[in-house]
Formats: sequence, C-alpha cells, structure tokens
Amino acid sequence: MPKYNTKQRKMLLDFLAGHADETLSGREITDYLRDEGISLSAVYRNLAELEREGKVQRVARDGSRCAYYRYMDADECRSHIHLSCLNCGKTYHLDDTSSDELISRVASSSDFQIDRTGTVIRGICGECRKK
Amino acid sequence: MPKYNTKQRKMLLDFLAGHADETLSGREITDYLRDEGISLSAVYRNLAELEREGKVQRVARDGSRCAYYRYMDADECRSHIHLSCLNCGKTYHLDDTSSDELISRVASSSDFQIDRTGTVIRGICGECRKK
DNA sequence: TTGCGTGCAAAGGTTTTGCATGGCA
DNA sequence: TGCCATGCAAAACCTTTGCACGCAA
Repeated sequence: MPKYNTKQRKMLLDFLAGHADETLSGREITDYLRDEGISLSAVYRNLAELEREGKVQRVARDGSRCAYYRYMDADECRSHIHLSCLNCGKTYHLDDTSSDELISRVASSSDFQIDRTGTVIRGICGECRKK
Repeated sequence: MPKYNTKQRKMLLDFLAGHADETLSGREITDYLRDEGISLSAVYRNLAELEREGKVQRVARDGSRCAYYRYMDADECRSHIHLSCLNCGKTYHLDDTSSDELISRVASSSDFQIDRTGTVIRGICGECRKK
C-alpha cells in the first residue's frame, strides 16, 4: 500500500478503470499515458503494487513475449471465472452459477480444485465469431 | 520439417518424451542437456520447429517472464482440456466427456467457443491438496 | 560434397533496479 | 521538512538472429 497518492498513480488508476476487462501491456499503457506525464518505470512499479493489492491481475498471453495486465475494479471479479477472447483480447465473465457448476464438475471428475481467480479460459467470443 | 535428424534434435525429443506433461522453459531444458552437448540457441530453434509441427505447445505461465514448453506426444492431447497444477506444475487431462460437456456448457451460457488445446485451467491437483 | 543445423556472440525487446531529484503529506 | 515515488539510464533477463564451421545425408 503506497504512502503517497501521486499524480502518476491517479492517472494510471483512472486509465485502467476506463479500460476494465481489457488486457494491456506495460508498454501499451505507457504509450497511452506518456503525454500526460508518466514514465515506463513508474507504470511498472505501480502495476506491481496494484497487483500486490489485488486490484490488477497480471496475465500471460501465449503468443506474446510480454506480460499483460487486467484491472479488476469490483469484487465480483473474485467470484467467477474469466473468459478471454484470443481474437479481440476482451474479457468476459462466466456467471456465478455456471462457474460453480464448472468447478464442481471438474472437481468430481478429475479431483482438481480450480483456482477461480487464476484461470482464464481461452477461446473466441460470440462477437468475433460472427465476423 | 527439418531435413537433418541431428544429435541435438534427437536428444531434445528424447528428453521431452521423458518429461511429457511437464512444462519447462528453454533455460531449464538447456540446463538439463548442456552436458550432453546442445546450446541454448539450438534448443530454442528446435522448440520453435517442434511447435510448428504441433509436437510441442508453448504455454505462458502467469507469474513468470519466460515461456514454457509442453510436449504433446499423442493426438489424445488435441481432444481434451488440460489442467495445470499451480503447486507442482504437472499437467492433467480432463477426460473427453467432461471436456465436451464443459465446452458446450460455456458455449450455451456465455456464447463463447472454448479453444480446446489452448486453454489451460489452473488450480491445485488432488495430490498436492492432500499435503 | 552439399547445404542444413549448430555454436557463439551480438542484437533486440521487456522488465527491473540504482540513484539523484522532485513532489506529496 | 521528511522521505516516498518518480525519471532516467543502466542492468538484467529472455529470446532471436548473423555468421562461420561442422556434421548429416
């Protein structure tokens, strides 16, 4: 938990809040915000801090070399499983009932306890499939 | 597809076959095999080739900066979903029936088409939970 | 013998870190 | 004012690439 609420931290949180459910790299975030006055290292340090606080989730994309960050603005994100579109990068939420069902089904058939917040199911979303 | 079957490629395939269902980084693999005579770049080049051939899957682990590689020795790996233990790193296989069910359930409740081979569900396996 | 694959070293890209400075409390 | 967080640059790290040599066919 930081002691000072700096202008950089504010602008980063602002930006992330406006881009919830998207996954962005440190580079991408900095590119968006550089003009407003934040350095690459400040972005990384703040993201690391936010991750520790549980407000940001660091996710890995298979093809890519760098890490991506996802903002979790509400507690709702902690209770259900996330679906990430391989095409557009957007995050979708599997509703609680389905999440519960999925978890208990896997638990009973394979003796495996799914990590709710940690797993990201990959695939193609309905939007992208239409195209 | 390579033209020559070099000693390095053979030893890599041998090693991977003996470590199926584990996820290993390029560095780790090289550390195991360096004494037998293979360089880091040869490991990476062969892994890239094997990935193109579909024999190796490159997976990203959330915490880590580097890529991990998983050997898929049989076609069975292409039909079902994988479960990866966050504690021991081992890969488990969700049986076909459960995989199908899971996929169709998510498809109908969220209009989301799961990528069978691409998604890795994270959690804790039965073995590790006992401890 | 031919030319592909290797080893080495250097380059490339991402993330972290050290240190002096500036800004929040 | 005190000291935390920033910016900059350098370092650390993983991966890719260029080039000359060695080895598989």
